[in-house]
Amino acid sequence: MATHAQHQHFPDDTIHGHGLRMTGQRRAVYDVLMGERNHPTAVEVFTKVRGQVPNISLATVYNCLETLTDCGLVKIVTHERGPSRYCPNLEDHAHFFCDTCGEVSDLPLRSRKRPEDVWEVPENITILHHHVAFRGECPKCSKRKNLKSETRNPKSK
Amino acid sequence: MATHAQHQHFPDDTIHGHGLRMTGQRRAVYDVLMGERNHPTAVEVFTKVRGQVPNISLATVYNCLETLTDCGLVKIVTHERGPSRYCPNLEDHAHFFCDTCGEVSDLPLRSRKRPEDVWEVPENITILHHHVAFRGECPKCSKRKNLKSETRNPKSK
DNA sequence: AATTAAATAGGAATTGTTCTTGATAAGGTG
DNA sequence: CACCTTATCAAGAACAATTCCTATTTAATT
Repeated sequence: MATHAQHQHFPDDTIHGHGLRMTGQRRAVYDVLMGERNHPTAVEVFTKVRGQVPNISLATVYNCLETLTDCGLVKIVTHERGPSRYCPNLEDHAHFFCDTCGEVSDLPLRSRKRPEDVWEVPENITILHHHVAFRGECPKCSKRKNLKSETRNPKSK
Repeated sequence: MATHAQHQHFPDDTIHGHGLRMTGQRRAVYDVLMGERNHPTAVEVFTKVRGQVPNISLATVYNCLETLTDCGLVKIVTHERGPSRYCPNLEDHAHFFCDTCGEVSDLPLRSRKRPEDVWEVPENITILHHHVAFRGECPKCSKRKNLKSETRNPKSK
């Protein structure tokens, strides 16, 4: 059985397995993603990675992100018309986007559940991938909002 | 109970309800969407609607589509980094994208099922919206592929 | 060290969408 | 109807995110 990227602890090997090289730029980009799992955009990765590789170009960051996704080390996350974000969590999961603060977080799949259990998928359709996103308000933001309305308007408890 | 756009059979009233006018351009755009429910892109709507309103501009098509979505008559559908598509189906549903032919189709929600039953959503998160997409191969394409490989290469290498 | 292929930086080009502006059309009012 | 007010429109410029191009650099292999 082939080595699944899902359990690949050595990204170098994965990249070599694809006939490519683990360069300084690629490692730096990968490390930024692994370091803070904030689902950064390419530009955010770019500014962050400049701390390690001061004259890396944005195009190279895009290239590295593409290489890493092609090798299965990273997943690309799109949401409405916003910029793409990148995620090193290879488990099957959905994303939650907070409308208020913009934070993106992972929601794991419940065990033994499949999206096909919720949506009516004709049997003769071959599903290779699913993409699930929720939008709303994160706990931090709803708490903050409640506090605000309490101080301003103590009646609404 | 307020009139839900979901059951609005008179788009004019919905638009008027938002303090806006049902113009020729808006009607033409809406009719194109209602006519062929192919999830067209703005450009596809544009070329189609030119049959009715020959000198409508692309910007106006974008404006009309935005107005219709704001009024809740149409939903915007995004998929990976492709152009936005537009959908007049107001029922809660997911989308299936065929990787081979690019066709987009609707997958209805099974009754009494909620996406939150499949993904672990912390209780203190407020969910306002979900967006679900499947990617794979549609029946037509997998059939076509099977026929081809049978005639050309009975024993696939 | 020489050879070959892969990867990079920098900038130009492309794509899909939004913004700006002056002109036009529609709805209401006297 | 004539007028006023506001919404809407067409056309093109501007914009943001991404991809493409090319000359140069780097790395692996001989």
